[in-house]
Amino acid sequence: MTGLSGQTPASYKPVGLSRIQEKNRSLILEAALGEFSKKGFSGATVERIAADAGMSKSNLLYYFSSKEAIYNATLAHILEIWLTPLKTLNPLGDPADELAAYIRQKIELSAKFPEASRLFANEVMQGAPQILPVLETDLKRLVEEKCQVIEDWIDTGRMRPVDPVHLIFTIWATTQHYADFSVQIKALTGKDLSDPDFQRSTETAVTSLILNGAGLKWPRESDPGA
Amino acid sequence: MTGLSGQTPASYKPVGLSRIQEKNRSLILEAALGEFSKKGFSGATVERIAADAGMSKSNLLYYFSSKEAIYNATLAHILEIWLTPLKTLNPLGDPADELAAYIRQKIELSAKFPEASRLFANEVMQGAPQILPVLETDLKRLVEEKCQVIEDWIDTGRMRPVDPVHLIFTIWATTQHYADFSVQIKALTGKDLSDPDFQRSTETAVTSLILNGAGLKWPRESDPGA
DNA sequence: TTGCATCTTGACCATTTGGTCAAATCACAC
DNA sequence: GTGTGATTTGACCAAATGGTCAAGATGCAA
Repeated sequence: MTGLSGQTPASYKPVGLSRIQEKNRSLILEAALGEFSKKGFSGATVERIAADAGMSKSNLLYYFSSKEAIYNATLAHILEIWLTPLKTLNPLGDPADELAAYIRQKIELSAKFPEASRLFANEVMQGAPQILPVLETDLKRLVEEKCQVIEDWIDTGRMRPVDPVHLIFTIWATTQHYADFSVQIKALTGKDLSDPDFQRSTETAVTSLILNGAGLKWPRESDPGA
Repeated sequence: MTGLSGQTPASYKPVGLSRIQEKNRSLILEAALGEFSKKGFSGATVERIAADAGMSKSNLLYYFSSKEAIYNATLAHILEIWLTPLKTLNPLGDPADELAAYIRQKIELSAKFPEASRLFANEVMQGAPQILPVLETDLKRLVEEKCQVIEDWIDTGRMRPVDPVHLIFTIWATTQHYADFSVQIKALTGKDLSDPDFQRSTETAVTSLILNGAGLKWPRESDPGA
């Protein structure tokens, strides 16, 4: 397993994908996300993914040249959406607002796409065989940039001195935990993020813990107007 | 895959295990932990585990009747050590000290047994096929008990009102994150918990964030003596 | 040393599974 | 309608893998 790139049938005429290709690739990726997140790379079978996608194994292999190719395409497909929230952390905004918004977005993603979270976790836990290069370049750059933002907030006295990288790891850990360990959470509380009330209470608790932990007032004092 | 129990060769005379059995079972469990945590249940192979343990596949299957039996034994083997720290949370102690000690112990475990953490995470992420019953009974009881402890601390005004279950989840999430995602952490920071300095900074950052988040003074004001 | 139970292994088997291929079917431009 | 390329599939293959078994090696008590 090496590399991480898209995949197209060997021969093609139009610049883009045909209507059928578009639909089938999408069906496959959706089915693959389900299988890979549920069973891991080794545990998932091409046949099962094909069945979930409503086609024969042979046909699936017409669209993706190998199991590894499906896996990589699935990873690439979720990676962007997964890392987007951090990019929106705005240096010019209020630290409390910005961090609260980031936490909220991450919990939102965990609630909406728990399978994506588990797939990502699985990949990293196995040593990130496919996405290590991305982590070491793109993600590293992004994290360094945002650490600098937090550092500036600290230096201007807008929040308590906290190691920015640990703050980011803590936010990742807590928010993703609710998706990755949802089975355990359901076993212990009877609920998980699919319950809107539980999502709300999670958001409240996590945001409150982390923001207060970072020396920020939360919840913000009620808005100015009387 | 069902049940979760020990395993012994079909026939045996002495009450305990023979010296050879003791040694080989131990070698197998150690090798199994390495393989299962690295590749997951499906990705690990009996042959590879046997090789790591320095014996033939046939011999391994003399000690454990099936791959699933090895897996269950490995899980059972790590489960107790993994859940022990929470049990030590003392209702009579000082909240800040108790929580700080708990966090320290959890980080210690993540540093010492990252493979155990990843195996546990893997199991839960796949839906906890083997240990769900344990989570729903033993762990649930334990968590309820400790939530009550925290509740009492809150009711007696010794800490800010925080949903106890979310507090526990946050501690689990953060501390285990450093073991489960160590590859990512290493990619981003160049270090992981195997570095004593990094372990120290992690402990400081996480403890400070969570305790202050819970409205506890941390670090404690320097001890009484001049 | 001897006898027996424990321990160890190589040969073997059945199943699963990723992947190939040639043939059949379909979509659609002309 | 017809022809051509895109799409789809069943038959098939080779490798990997969990597990069985009978035979041999080893440890040990008498």
